[in-house]
Amino acid sequence: MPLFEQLAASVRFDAVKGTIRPGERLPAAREVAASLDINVHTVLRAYQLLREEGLVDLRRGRGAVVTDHVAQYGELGDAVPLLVAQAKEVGLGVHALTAMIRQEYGS
Amino acid sequence: MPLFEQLAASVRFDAVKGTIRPGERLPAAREVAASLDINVHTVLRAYQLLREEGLVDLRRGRGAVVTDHVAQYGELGDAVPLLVAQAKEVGLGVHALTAMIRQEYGS
DNA sequence: CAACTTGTGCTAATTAAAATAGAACAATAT
DNA sequence: ATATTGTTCTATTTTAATTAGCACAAGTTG
Repeated sequence: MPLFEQLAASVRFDAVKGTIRPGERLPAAREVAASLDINVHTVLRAYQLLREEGLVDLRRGRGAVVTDHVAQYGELGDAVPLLVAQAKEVGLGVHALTAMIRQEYGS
Repeated sequence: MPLFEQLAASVRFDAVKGTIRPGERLPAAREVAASLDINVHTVLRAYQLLREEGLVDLRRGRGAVVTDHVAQYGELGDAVPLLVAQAKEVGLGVHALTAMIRQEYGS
């Protein structure tokens, strides 16, 4: 799993858990990059990914602000862990499940 | 999505649909490679992925034989499309959802 | 037994994506 | 004004995927 996707996933995870709320600001890209010792562009790429999904609003000088869209992520807060639990029970691997979902999405 | 993952995903999709059954044999790697005009190693890599998941039994001379494990895949035949439908409703993108699942798996 | 099929293992070359690096710039905030 | 923060650009390095070809081992088939 690419680094920039991991970063985005981490933010989504917080969104589902309700840790981050609309209006809240994510730490500046340069800040995140410094603390994790990775490149700024990698962080920005993750942020731009989240913007494309409508999860954050990205502006110069202000940073990455969480949108109202987060609430919708919370609605999946139950369904996702449920499916994952079911998959684990069956012994289905992570990317076996994710691949199935990608397949379902396309059809 | 990598080619070898697409191949594996396609087989899993058939497994969930019930198109392939235990004991059945997947077409030989060289055969698949020729018909899709891709490299044999790519197909083999997909097959080995499926073996790690316990979906197929891989042996020289015989080929890739589907195991009894397939039945368990069928149990997810309902849950997966359900979650995907819900995600689509909310406007959640494909890899936003898959990333969330990966995150859930890890925790 | 012999011939054929099929996955396994190996090395190597090519291609594509990701990550890093550094700089200049534009919009926003303070 | 000054500092902050995302945007854009080019370039390089690193990593993963794909292709390629070959020899080999374990099965199947006649």
